[in-house]
Amino acid sequence: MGRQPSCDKVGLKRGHWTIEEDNKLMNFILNNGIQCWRLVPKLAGLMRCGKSCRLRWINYLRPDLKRGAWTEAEEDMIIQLHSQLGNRWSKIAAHFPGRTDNEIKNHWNTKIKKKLKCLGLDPLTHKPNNQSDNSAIKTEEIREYNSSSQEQEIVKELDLQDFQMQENGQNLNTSLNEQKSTGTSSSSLDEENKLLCILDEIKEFPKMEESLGIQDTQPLDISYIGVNNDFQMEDPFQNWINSPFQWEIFRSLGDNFL
DNA sequence: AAAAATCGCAACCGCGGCAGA
DNA sequence: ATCTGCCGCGGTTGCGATTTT
Repeated sequence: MGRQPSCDKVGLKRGHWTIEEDNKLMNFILNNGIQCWRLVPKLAGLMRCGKSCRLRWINYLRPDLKRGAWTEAEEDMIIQLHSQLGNRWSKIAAHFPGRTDNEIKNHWNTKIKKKLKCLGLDPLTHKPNNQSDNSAIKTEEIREYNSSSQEQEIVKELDLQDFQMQENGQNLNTSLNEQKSTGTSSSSLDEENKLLCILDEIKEFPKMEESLGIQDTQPLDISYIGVNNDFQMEDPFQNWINSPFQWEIFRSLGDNFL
């Protein structure tokens, strides 16, 4: 005999999630963590299968999700990674903290694919299409997507920023650990900017509260975050989960949240 | 202003690898 | 050793929102 079935489909709710369901799932996971998805809906009082709960959490409720428009630099990186990894969206998503594989996949299918086609590139192989395939493409569309010199400058600038952010992320642990061990801070503008990059991410939390209809929560204790220096840019979510002080943030939000 | 077409995204489905019984 | 469920992944679908006619 194997395990119990994870998903008895009889009587289970499907389709879009309500705010009430979101709250139940969020409260349960924040209070209990994730041991076994099969048990989550039962224990959280949801008429959903574990698979559906997992998907909802990963793609929508996770506190570290970064929502918003994609930058040119991000799109370029997706294209580059896709050329190396193919449709392995989870692998690609690993390079984009705060973005989900589903989000990247959707963006690829709805935007980037078309962009590549208009550039005369095959989205599958990333190689130029043959002449006959290109014949259908309007000159105007090609002109639209071929970067002007001005646009190329912008892209270069975004690439540079992206590189600098990555570099900052790598250096951040070192500098923060230095501060921790020496008890001093360089207090340079540069260091402050590095912290602000991370705090910007954390500030996304209120948007989530708003979407859940939660109000009158306390502001995050930024100074508290600043003295806990265990950030690793490679996998912020895992660090977030592993880090007790991050859970402390939610407790500070008060009873309205939990 | 209304209908039709298109877009964007959340959610579902099915498969494969892994691991528990 | 084998069977079967769990989990994660990629493909696909459905539907609300937006744009076009």
